[in-house]
Amino acid sequence: MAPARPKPPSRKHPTQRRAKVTVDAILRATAHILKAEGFAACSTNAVARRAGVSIGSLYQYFSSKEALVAALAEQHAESGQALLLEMVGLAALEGPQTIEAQVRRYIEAMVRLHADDAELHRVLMQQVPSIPEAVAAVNRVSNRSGDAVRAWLESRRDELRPLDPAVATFVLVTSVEAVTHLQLMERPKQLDVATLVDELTWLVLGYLGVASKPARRRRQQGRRSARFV
Amino acid sequence: MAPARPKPPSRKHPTQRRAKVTVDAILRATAHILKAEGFAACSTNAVARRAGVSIGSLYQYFSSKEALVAALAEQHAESGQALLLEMVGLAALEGPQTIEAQVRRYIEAMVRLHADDAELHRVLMQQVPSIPEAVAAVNRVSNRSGDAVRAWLESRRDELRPLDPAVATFVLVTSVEAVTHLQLMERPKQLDVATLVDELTWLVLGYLGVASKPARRRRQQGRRSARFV
DNA sequence: CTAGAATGTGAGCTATCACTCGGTTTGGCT
DNA sequence: AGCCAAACCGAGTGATAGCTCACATTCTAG
Repeated sequence: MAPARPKPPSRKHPTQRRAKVTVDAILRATAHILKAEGFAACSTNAVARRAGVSIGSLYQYFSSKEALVAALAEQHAESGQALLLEMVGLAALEGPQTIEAQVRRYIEAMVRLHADDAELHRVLMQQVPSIPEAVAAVNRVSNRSGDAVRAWLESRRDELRPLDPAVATFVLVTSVEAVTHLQLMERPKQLDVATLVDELTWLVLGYLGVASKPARRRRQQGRRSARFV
Repeated sequence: MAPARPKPPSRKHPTQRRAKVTVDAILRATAHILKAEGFAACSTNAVARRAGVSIGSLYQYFSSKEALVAALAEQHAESGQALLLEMVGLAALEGPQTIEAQVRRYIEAMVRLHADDAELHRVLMQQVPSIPEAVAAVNRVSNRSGDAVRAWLESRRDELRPLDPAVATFVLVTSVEAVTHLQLMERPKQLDVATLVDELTWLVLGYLGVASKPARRRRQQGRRSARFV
């Protein structure tokens, strides 16, 4: 397998249009193989073949397999962050709406985010822990959205039960992320996306001690569910 | 790497005491390397070396690397299940206690369970999806405890908000598992184990629509926290 | 048009992997 | 003591992985 040599320092950055096309093709191929066949089958030779470039070209832009996957992880995290901000925006979290509406909006954004490329997300989450460079990329992004949640909790503090914002952020983000993630992976038949959003809203509002029961939107099938998944 | 040969059918079962010691050493070594260096570094040669046996002996009892990891996963799941049952027991979930006490008990058991061997659990969860034999082992166990939760929800149905037991089971088990898991992995400094149990109890009771605020046990440091972690 | 930089190529090197097989050692029988 | 199966051994096999390097091709600037 991979000899444990000292890592080459880094690689060229593409400047011509041609090179950018190549780099893009390589990243796309990496994503495709990761999703379709998993990390183990994602050899650099296979990636190059699928991308329609030679193995040499791959190593001109990515110094190692780890660097390749890390680059993909970074791209994925970045685009996810962009999507999340686009959908909720800091504005939405600070606007004049009710707490329930804001929570619901945030959860819908999270669900939509995961639906966008669930399979890639899963593979990256599985493999990223063993590639330090990629951990940084993903952490950087998730920390940023965690900060947004904590800020919101603090801004709404007197409408919630007494809580430690840092702790609550951890509990909420982890729960919402995990349930969404697993629902998209396993797709239990009794849990469609609309129900998922309802349940997560319950979960969050209940935890925050917000008395007002959310107006349940379940069983309005077909309207919302069609938009996701 | 591994040639994709057809799998050998199975291997001998140890009968002499000597052989059982060998098998045990191999499984221990596998767990150790998985925890310390991850799946990628966990080669069969490395396992044999660490176990102090020859590679030939390993293949006398495990027909392939997959079978080896699957066996470890099974052992791990089985012992986890045993621990969980020992700590809560079906009796505890059906006893005459308050809902809050039961929820708290269950959560404490979950936390204790994860603390027991969090690192091995993490690695197995990461790698198990690519080893079908091991998925079965883990699923078998987690399904069993999921069934217990659903049964409890049904037995307490009229004391809770209206809910679909299957959906609620999914949401609760996933959340509690994820938060516990992540807390043990990342050990955020502001979240000690006692707080974790408190917060998760809040989360679950809030979701279930149980009005009674739990008597908070936070800031009774040193008493409970010393027992875990 | 031409030089040189940027980009692309792929056969092949080496380390490592999962796994086999012919042989030696061990331990429970009688 | 002597036998035989169970247990153990580890150099070796075939395959594949990550990655390099000498060379070919394309682009761009003067």
